[in-house]
Amino acid sequence: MVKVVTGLRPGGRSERIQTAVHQAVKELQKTLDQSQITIPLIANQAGVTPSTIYRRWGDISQLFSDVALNELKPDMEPKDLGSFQLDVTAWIEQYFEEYSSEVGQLLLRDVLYAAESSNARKCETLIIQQLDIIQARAKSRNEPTIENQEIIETVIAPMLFRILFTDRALSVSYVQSLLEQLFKRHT
Amino acid sequence: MVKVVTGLRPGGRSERIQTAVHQAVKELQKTLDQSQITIPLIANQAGVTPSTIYRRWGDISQLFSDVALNELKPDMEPKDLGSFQLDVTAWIEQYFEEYSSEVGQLLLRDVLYAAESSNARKCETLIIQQLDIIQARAKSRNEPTIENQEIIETVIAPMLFRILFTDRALSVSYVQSLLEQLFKRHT
DNA sequence: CACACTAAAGCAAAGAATTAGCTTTAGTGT
DNA sequence: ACACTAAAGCTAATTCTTTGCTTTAGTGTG
Repeated sequence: MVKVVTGLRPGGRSERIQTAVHQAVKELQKTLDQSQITIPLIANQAGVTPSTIYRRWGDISQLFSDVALNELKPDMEPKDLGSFQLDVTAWIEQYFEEYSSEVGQLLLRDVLYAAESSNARKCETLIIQQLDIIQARAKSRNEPTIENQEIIETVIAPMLFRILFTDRALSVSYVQSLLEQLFKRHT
Repeated sequence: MVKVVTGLRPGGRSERIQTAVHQAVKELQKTLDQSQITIPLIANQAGVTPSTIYRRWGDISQLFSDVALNELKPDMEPKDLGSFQLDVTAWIEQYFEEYSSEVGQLLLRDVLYAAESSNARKCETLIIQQLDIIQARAKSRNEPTIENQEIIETVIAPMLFRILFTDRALSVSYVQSLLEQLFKRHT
């Protein structure tokens, strides 16, 4: 059975508990391997009864997935550096910093795995939303831009491939070479 | 605790049991949702005691991951169609057929999730091995080729991105447009 | 070929996690 | 203030997981 956590009334008990549970998961992840973390452990750390967690999230991978998605949510808008190219570059590099670590890699896996696969899609949505902000700004500056789709195919997809499927660390220089390819094609 | 299943002596009891267990998982996956499948269920279907599975695979996601990797293993060499471009195209299209289905998507997620992430890497290795065969053939024909890395970045990574992170079905026409980009750049 | 050796499987009991029915509580709307 | 409801708490039954010990299949040696 899978429940998806949506539309909580803010400020209510539900939300408090969701926060406490997410917080507890993050806390435990600092100390323990993911495979050591159990729902009773989380419940205890959050000061909540286990059955609450079972009922709300269904199972632990859905919970991990929700927590991961939350952590991947950008906490701020992409910086405005005055040009489309600079904005895209800065945003990608910052994105790279988040995901290149072991932790980032784990977050991605958690997001992808949930039985309810909608979290993976939300992950794409987040990327597009951020890019759209950059696009809108460029438009207001009357600059030519590159489509989100092309940015994703040329830069993001290869980055994610490397993080998810390979051994090699995602290096800044690799990211820069991908960006170069992207912009080279449009000059 | 995580064990990785390596180097079984072929023909022995271990291998028989591995086969039975893999087979049981595939059987159950036909009928049940992954979330309904438990280790005792698998053990029962395979005619094996549960503790054997716990000891060999550690947990169910490692087992799912191993089964998935096995299913993703190509059963044959890429076809030889007489030219590098044709060979790459045919191979990618066949690869596409395998992964575009719901089942393919699930397999990828399973491979990625295991605590022991080496299965994801093996997945990349499989891709490269297949491409290397195509490369070698092209070399023996004295054709110019395109590096694996570039094929992966231009075609495979975007395909996988679409499968893993989006809603949209992976369509033949999309794959073809990616291939077009790849070859266009080299003429 | 029989013998000991070993790695892996089977068994069973103890321990832990999960489910489900029922009760209680916090927040909402009248 | 009061009833209403969705979600949390509690608890007991069930199911899964772990673990120590025993058995067995396969390997290598004399």
